[in-house]
This record gives sequence, C-alpha cells and structure tokens, in this order.
Amino acid sequence: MNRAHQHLASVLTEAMRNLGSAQPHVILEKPRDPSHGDVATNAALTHAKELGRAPRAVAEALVGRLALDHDLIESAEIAGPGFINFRFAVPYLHSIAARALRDADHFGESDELAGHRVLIEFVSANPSGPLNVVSARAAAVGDSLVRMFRARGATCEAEFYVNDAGNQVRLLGESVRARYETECGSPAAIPEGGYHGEYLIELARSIRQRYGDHFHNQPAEDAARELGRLAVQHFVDDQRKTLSDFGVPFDRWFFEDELRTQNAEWQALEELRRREATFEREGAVYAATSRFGDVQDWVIVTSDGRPTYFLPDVAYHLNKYDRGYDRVINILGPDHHTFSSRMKAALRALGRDPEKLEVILLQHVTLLRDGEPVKMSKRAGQLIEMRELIDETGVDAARYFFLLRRTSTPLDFDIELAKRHTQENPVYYVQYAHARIESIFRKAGIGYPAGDVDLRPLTAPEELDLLRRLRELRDVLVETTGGRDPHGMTVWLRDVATQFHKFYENCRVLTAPAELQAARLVLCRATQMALQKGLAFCGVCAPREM
RNA sequence: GCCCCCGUAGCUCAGAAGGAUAGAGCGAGAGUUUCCUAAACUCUGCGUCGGAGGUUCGAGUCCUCUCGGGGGUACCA
Repeated sequence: MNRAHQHLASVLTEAMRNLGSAQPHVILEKPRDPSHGDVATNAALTHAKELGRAPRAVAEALVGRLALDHDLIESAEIAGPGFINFRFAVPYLHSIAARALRDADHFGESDELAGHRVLIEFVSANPSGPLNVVSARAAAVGDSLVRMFRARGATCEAEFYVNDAGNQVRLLGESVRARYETECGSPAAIPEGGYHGEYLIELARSIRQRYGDHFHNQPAEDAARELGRLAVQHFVDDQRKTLSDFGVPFDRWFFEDELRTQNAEWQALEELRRREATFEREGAVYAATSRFGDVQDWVIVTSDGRPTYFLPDVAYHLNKYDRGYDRVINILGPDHHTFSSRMKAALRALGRDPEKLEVILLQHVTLLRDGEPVKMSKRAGQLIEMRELIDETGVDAARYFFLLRRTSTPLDFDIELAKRHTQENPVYYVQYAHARIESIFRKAGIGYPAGDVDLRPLTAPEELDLLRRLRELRDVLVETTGGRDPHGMTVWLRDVATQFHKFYENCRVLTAPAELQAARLVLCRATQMALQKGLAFCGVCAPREM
C-alpha cells in the first residue's frame, strides 16, 4: 500500500473508533467513475447498522473527524447513499514523478513479499519434440508472473519438469529407431502410440550422420534406449534454446530421471501405503484419493508393475514440498484439469498442506491466420512450432499477445494481426508511447532530467491524470501476483500509453516556458520508466525509436 | 453420465473484496498535422451483463437451478 492509502486507512480507522465502532473495518477502493475522486470508502454504509445511525449521518460525522494530511489528500466529499470520496493532493501526485526518477529501474517495486518463497512450474513439455504454441503461452504467462513476484520482493523460482523417464520416452526411442532404421535402408514401422512427427526424420538423419550405423548393429532394445536418450537430450536442448530466445530462462530443469534413480516414486508409494492411502484392485495399486477430497481414485501402479505417471508426479511434488516453499504454483494446460484435485488429495493423504499447491489452468490457444484457424496436430506432425511463431511475429508481439487475455480465457492468436504494424496491433501502441518520449529527449538534446526539479508547474488535467496512472503500477502488481494472472499489466500499459498520448497532444514540451518544460521533461521521464518497467514485466522491449 | 472453463456493445475483451449512471480496443462514420514521430489525438452511435429464482441497504460480481458454447473424461505421459 502506498502513502496516501496508508494515511487514509489509519485516519479513517481512528475516526471510526471515535464514533464508537468496536472493530472498524475500512475498505478503500478506486471508484469506477473518475469524477468520484481517486479513492472511495463505503465505511459509512457498512458501519451504519453497528452505529445505529443513517449512513449519510455516519459519513458526515466521519468526515468531520478526519485529521487529513493535505499534502496527501486534498478533499473528502460525501456522495450518494453515504460514500466518502477522496482526492489526491497535487503535491502527492508530483511526488510520484520524483519517486519514479529516484527509483529508476526499481520503480514500482516493493518488499511486501520479502521472505516469501514461491516456486512456479510451467511449460514442462514432454521432451519428445519441439515446443508448440500452447507451451509458448505458458512460457509467456509463467515468466511474467515470476518477474512480477520478484518485483514485490518474493523469492520466486521458475522450474521446468522434464518427463525423461517412463513409457513415453520408451516410445520416443522406438520411434526414433524406426526412422533411423529407415535411414539405414531397412524401413521400419513407427510403433503403436509412437511419434509420427517429421522432425524425428531430421533427427534420425543427423544422428546417423554423427554415429553412422552404430545403432543399426545393436540389439533393438539397446538401440531404442540409447536413441531415446539422445532424442531427449536433443529436444531438451532445443526447448531450452527456444525458451531462451523467447526471453524465458528457468532457474532449474528438473529431470524425472533424477527421481527415478533415487527410487523416489517407490518411496512415495511406501509412504502412501504407510498412511493407508492405497488399495489394490484387479492387480493394480490405487491411490485412495477419493477419501481425501478427489472425485475418484487413481491407478498408481499398473497390474504389470509399472508406475503410472501419477506416482513419480507425487514424488516430484513431495520433493517440491521438502524444499520449503510457501507457494507451489503449477501452470498447466486445460487437459490437466483433473490434476489439481488429484494431487491435492494425494498431498493431503500424505499429511502435507494441500493449500500450498495452486494450479493455474491455462486455456487453449487457437492460432489464426487472417481469421482462418491454423490446424495443429502433434500426432500428424503438422504442428505450428513455437519457434516458427516467434520467427514470424517477433518476440515482443508474441509475448504481449499471450498476455492479452486472462489465463482462464481461450486465446485467439492471429499471426497476421501480430505482424501488422498498424493501430489494430496493441503492442505498438504502447511501444510507440515510449519511443515518442525518447524522441522528445533526443530533440531537446539535454539528456535525461534529474529528479530535483520543481514540479509545481504541472497542473493541467492531462499531466495530473498521467501521474495518477503511474501511481497505479504497484496496485497492478498486487493484482497480477495476487490473482496469478499477468494479464492486468497489459491493460495498465495501454491506459498509461493512452494517457501519455493525450498529454502529448495537449501539452507541448519543447515549446513550453523553461520551468514548465523542465517539469514536463521529468513527467516524460517518469512515464518512460513506468513503461519500461511494465513492458519488462511482460518480457517486451521498450524501443527508443520506431 | 461426470469434471473443468466461458456466456457483458457488431467483433475481441476489461470490469479489485458485492457499491454510485456497466467500460476499453477494434470495426463503422466525421474531423485534427506551418507544431516534440498521425504507429497519434478528438467527436459520434452501440447493451434486457444468456435466462429464472434467492441472499441484502445494494448483484455483471455471491448461492441454487436452467439454457448455450468450448475442452476433458485411459491400468497413456
């Protein structure tokens, strides 16, 4: 919370107590209608009953008792049924610009979440092919969330879980071997349920170039295993590179194989058994998740003795819990909607706090080209890869587009729109505001302003409204991290850009009298810092020229 | 059948923890450059918040039911 809000909260609480409220509960909100001021409270309405007086009477008594600091709050007005509306004082608004220049690269940041440890797992695509566009959305959302949590002082780590063990990897190895054998001149069929993507042909070809007929002369099983390992290595490297080019670094790549070599999945099974959270039916072992809040039970060991993916997953989450995070967040695709209740039930069964685990279900991405859907099918091998998308639209447009909708909403991503350099494209609107500011400084030719400028000449509505917007960055961070959805940042960025463009049209900088010009240059610089920060949270660059 | 997500302007979507007359962008129409980048700005029209009940001072927001759209529902990962 910032200074003005803190002040209001304490002054209001104090006044409520004076009026006889036992436990004042003050809520401050931003009125929808800007003519209602900057901050409003409904305290008079919510406490009318307790105080035995009409809401408006309570409001009047309250306002009469408020010891307002007029450097922060200019006025308090009673409105409607008993709302009290406050307006920021101009000196307070001015202090926001000064602060932006002082804080510079750290503008909007805070230490509210200091000591709070958050783990966000996202993308975690199988190492069986290149990343697709759904992974791209997850990457954009996850990485932005990480950046935003850090800006609030939390210790936040990004993790990618690699399923490099189990049945799918075996199938991958056999599929690669089939392609490899075909390259060697003895055509082989892709196994049932195997991978048909054409990228495996290229991979098999490059493996043969490097290793010759080495695997051709091996027993099929050994060859498949080793080729599987090579394929995993190749795709993990490829995915890492793609994500890195997308501006998405991970703090840790967690390999399922690590868990398996430590027998972690069997230890998890033992612990489930010890806590009597398993049962057997028709030769298979089930986790009795329905007794712990899930709608059904799940097989964890098949009747032929293989663990299903769920068991190592439980082991993995025990591992995360043991690492001591306050929050364990997973960003998953919509096909994993059963994951949350299943894993929480398992954790509850194991005596862990299921509330620490949070699952964000990211809805689908429909790729369009001028309004026409682009078909994606991994099985058929005609997938649109994340790589192609980035190469075609550029990182900035792609990352911004992925944040343009709430995570719970399916996203239509029109490639042609993202490429277009017109006003239909929302990325450029924001970037343009930043470039325009830079251009003012370029023309002025005096470098960036220092913070110790008299800002009192800033009195125009466009100037004050712009300052109001800049102040909101912290609120936006609270909202995006709290709601686990970075989308709100794009809304705010657009609003800042709009407000700046209005200012730009109505308040000329370079032709203004010296003192006004100096103050406006500070405002421009503050806006630039805000835009840079906001865009950086989205993983989008702030160009100096366009 | 069961589970998850979504129904708000012509289109795409915002709407904090329940608040005041429900907002943007795009599209459509009309304007604005002797002036710091017109990738901009200004003005105009646009709504039974899918429907019905309920909770209360007050509901787009919470609860129940219902209709519609999308996705998922393996001893696969």
